[in-house]
Amino acid sequence: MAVAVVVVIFTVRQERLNVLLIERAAEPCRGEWALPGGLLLPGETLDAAARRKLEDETGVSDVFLEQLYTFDRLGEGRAEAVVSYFALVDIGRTRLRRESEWRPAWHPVRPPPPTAFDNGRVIHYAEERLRNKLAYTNVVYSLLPERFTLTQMQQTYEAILGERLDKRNFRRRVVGLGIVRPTGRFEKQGAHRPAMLYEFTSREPMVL
Amino acid sequence: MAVAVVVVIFTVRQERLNVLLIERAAEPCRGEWALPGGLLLPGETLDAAARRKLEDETGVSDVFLEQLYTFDRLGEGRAEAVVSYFALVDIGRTRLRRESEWRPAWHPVRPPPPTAFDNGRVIHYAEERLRNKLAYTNVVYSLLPERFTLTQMQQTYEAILGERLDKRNFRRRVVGLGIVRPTGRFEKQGAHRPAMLYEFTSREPMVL
DNA sequence: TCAAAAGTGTTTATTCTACACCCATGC
DNA sequence: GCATGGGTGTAGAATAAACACTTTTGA
Repeated sequence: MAVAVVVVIFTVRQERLNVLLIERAAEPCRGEWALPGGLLLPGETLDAAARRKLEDETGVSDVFLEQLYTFDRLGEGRAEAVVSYFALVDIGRTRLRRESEWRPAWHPVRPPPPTAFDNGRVIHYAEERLRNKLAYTNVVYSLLPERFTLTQMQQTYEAILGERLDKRNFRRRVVGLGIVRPTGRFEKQGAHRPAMLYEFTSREPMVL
Repeated sequence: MAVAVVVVIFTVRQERLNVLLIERAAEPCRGEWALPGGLLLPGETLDAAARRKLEDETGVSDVFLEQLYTFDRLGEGRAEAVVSYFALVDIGRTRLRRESEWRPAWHPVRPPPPTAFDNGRVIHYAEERLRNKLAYTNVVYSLLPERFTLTQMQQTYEAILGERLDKRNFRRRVVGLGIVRPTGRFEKQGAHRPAMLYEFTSREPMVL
């Protein structure tokens, strides 16, 4: 009996919120999809275990990562408690592991992908928390590059919330609340005219 | 290495929010105050362990009890993970254990009482969560009798928030949001005229 | 007759929501 | 010249906040 962590790793891909799942190579539930996770190493803290798992699977660190909820009886059997975390990664920076018997892949969260154990519950809980956090925190900082246009940012919000937002209201809020500020620099956007680049006032997790 | 739970048990007493602490009879930190808690029994779920601890200390069950956060390195040593819960109990229904080497007692949370381990952090976190929940849930149902006056309810809110509220705005909100409804029954209040009794629309934890 | 608590509405300020057009650029 | 995406302001609705007096009762 011991403690395990699982990590719900989200990214935005093709205008959709996606979650990272791994095809299980071992019994039980071989061949089914499940969240990355595992037992703590001796002496390791919970946060460290979650960060380790995150980095193992995606190669990234220094992103938003937060504890979510602790489950028991999560089907795994080996652990008496499973501490869940959720993380947000910029897909541009991730390099998924690709080994023969270890298949991580991104799955859109809507509709919910079939998963082993009770992982659907964990993912749903993480989604809920993420959506709530959008309103009053800067969480999306780890889904965007250092400098970005407000349109990019808005598209990220829309992907996560699954609904369209009004451009002007969005800009007012996000600038007005001090989540981001204009850098004063412009940059050509594709085939179009230059657009203002913004940055987060803080690139650490913060609550407003 | 195993899993432990601790429970932050709140009540309102003398117009103040209080927390239940136990004077430690054993090393480490003998004689200091700490939150009630302990290891899981074999096969026990986390929720069940928290309920057991709650009932052991206060004699009550069927009250609001919710998981809070999972800590590691909480000083106890024996556990690699400590899952914290918080609960709200009506002081009128509690019967604290009173044994020679086991001293539970209520302590006002403001100013924060000195505690062993990192229990101050846990308590502070629980307070924060409780205060947030007041705004959009019916959590206080387990701090009040079945029928109560709105003044009683308001005093409970004020004790928890540590600030005075406007009577009319309070009543509008709490009735308007459907947290409580009038029962149609009146009752004499002390030396004063009869007052309407209210009840919660639900006595289960609910989010509005 | 005084103290203590219950009850009751309105006004103002603030916040949120909905909504439409112009401009610069690359093709 | 046209399609694409960036940029901007305002009016109406809804919500939240401030505020004071009357009533009943028991002492």
